Amino acid sequence: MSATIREVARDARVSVATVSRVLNGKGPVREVTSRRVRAAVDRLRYVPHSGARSLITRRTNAIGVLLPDLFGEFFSEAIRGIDRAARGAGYQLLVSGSHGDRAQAETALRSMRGRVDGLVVMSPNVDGPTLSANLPEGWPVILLNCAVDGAAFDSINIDNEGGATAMVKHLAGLGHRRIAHVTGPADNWDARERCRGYRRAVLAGGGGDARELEVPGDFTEESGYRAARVVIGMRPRPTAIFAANDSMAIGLLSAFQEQGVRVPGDIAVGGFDDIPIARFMTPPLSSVAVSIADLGARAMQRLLAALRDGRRHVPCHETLPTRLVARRSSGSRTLKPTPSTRHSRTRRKDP
Amino acid sequence: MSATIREVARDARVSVATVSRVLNGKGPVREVTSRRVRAAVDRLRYVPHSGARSLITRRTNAIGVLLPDLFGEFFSEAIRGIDRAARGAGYQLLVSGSHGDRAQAETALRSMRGRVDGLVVMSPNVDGPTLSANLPEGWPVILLNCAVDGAAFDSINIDNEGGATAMVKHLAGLGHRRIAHVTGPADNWDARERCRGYRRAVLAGGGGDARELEVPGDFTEESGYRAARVVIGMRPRPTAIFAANDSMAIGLLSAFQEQGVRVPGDIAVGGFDDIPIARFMTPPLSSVAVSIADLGARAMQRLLAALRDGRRHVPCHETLPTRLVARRSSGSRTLKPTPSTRHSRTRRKDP
DNA sequence: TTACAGAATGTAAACGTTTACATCTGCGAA
DNA sequence: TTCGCAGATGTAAACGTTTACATTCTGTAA
Repeated sequence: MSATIREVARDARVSVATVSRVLNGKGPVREVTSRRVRAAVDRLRYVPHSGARSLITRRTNAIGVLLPDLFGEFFSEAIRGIDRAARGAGYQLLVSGSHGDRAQAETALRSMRGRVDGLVVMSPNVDGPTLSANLPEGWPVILLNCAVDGAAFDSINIDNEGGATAMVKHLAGLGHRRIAHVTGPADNWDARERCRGYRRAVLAGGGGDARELEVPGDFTEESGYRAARVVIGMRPRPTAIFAANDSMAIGLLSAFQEQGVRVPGDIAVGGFDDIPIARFMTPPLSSVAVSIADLGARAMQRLLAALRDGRRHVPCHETLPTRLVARRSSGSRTLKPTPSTRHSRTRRKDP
Repeated sequence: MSATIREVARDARVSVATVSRVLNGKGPVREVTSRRVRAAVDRLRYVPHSGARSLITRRTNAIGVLLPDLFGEFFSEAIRGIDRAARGAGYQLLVSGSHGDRAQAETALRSMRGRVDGLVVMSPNVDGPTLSANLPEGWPVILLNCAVDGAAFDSINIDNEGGATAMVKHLAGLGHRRIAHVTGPADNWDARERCRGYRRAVLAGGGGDARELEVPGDFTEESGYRAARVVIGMRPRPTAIFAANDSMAIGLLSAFQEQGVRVPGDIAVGGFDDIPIARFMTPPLSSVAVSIADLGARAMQRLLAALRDGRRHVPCHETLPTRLVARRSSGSRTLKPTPSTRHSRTRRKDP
């Protein structure tokens, strides 16, 4: 079927070693020979067999990417960043998504072993011990937003807690005293961290124990929609809500609109993630911006660096800052931001 | 470093052939031997070297996935569907995203050759001839929403034209005579098909040449926002707009809200894609639903079938239907759909 | 001329699997 | 007992690369 290096060698009247040297650009080869080899390669449409290559070089030039079952912008943005960084370094991506539970993640992890040179793992809903038990200690892994602490692995996290704190303080700064919180799923690391930030900020503001103002959600618009009814029924009614992500905040806005509750007049709303659609809501949604693509790209860079360092690499931990984006839904007094001031991203091809 | 089949064989006091037989489940092996081998495998944490394996079996158990530079729900949904189907069959996914231009797509295609058993290609903004020139004719490929016709390759498309026609007819059925259209990028296949559907429906409804009512967009909310101003300035002003995707429709809603134009009272709005957020807009957005995940899963199933059939496979073409979802933004008289009636998807983990 | 250095090229041994084929067991039938 | 057969296991030859080492060139200095 496909041509081998031997046939190329014969066609170019050289040895296989020379063909290999030309292809890998190492070792001295005369210009004229090199040209002849390249011509043969083109003529025969030769492509090196990656298996054979990795068999002897002990490298696959592939990176495994393990992502959870997340929807929407988050997934694509993360992949985008990772892909960009990987491609630049000549690595390919072996992707495995949708790992709701532990067993699936384990299976995926196992099947990747031996196929990849390193691993990017994002697994916010798998607990730390399980994770580290299944991770091949000793080879390059970087953890994204995982509930693993300790120095065993490289990791990068978003500053969920800090972002949440900032949002709550922003609301408090606008005069709100009773600030409710719609939480994310209990088994999700990001959600827990954001909740912790909320509690800390409320406590710091003298709000006392805020547990009674927490409404459970699961990151869906739907759950935000339902949470709105709960909040409306609270006595005394909160004057502000911080939702653990934008999807739920959008659900809130939808429900409030239906119920005739005015935002931010009757109740102020803040979200988290600053998804692109946030600024196009009515009213535009205040949120906490995090650059997922950058998170992914950064992770891949760190992984590649670890790959280069080999055994001399020392794992380290990094936290990416967030940025508060105040818009009308929180009743911010800032100028109404016009859509044309959108920050970094300009093109969106989303048929 | 990692154990080899030979060490496992030694540890279990059998030959490498027996180990291989146990691992692949082919050939007769006594139960007691099999157990001993499996114990050794576990003890040594043996994982077969995929390169060596694919070297001799001539199969990689990996499928290449080539996706364009698309953002948002679309990308994640497509991958999700593909991943689900692939995993079930024991295949892994070599993903390459973000291919704005032709050169990048070519590079990605080349680097995948030899690493995968088959290819899923979604490339709405690469022209047909270029694509087919770079595709390895003769081995399993399936095209998603590509501008390639002819019988050379398997393909699956969304019924963009039919969906667009349905939306325009829906609007016309509500009494609208001047229906504007915000188009997608000119180089995008989906966008062109949707535009064609718009024109056909307008023509069929006796609307004459509708070119003057077409406003260029690029699938971003931003471009929808800008298009709104153009439409507002038209004389006589259209009473309805069909945006080529939901993102732009959301941009329209945002702009109209700001300008005090009421939807659907002053102007009716329809989108395309039915992204999850559509029903949570104010007013809830009418749209054309397409199941991207199903599209991806279906594509992978077809590819796997082709893989099984081998050389006896005959390429075929398939078009997936769309479904009109009428909500308040078009002024539909249907009951206000409550969020709890969301169709298939229930869970969304989108931190 | 010869000797030699270094550049260019060739040879062949890995790498870790799978699998056709050979061999070695028992065991029942002749 | 001998033979044949089938089931269980072992042996060794591929598969297509890379690369250490050996060999052959080419040009220059003695």
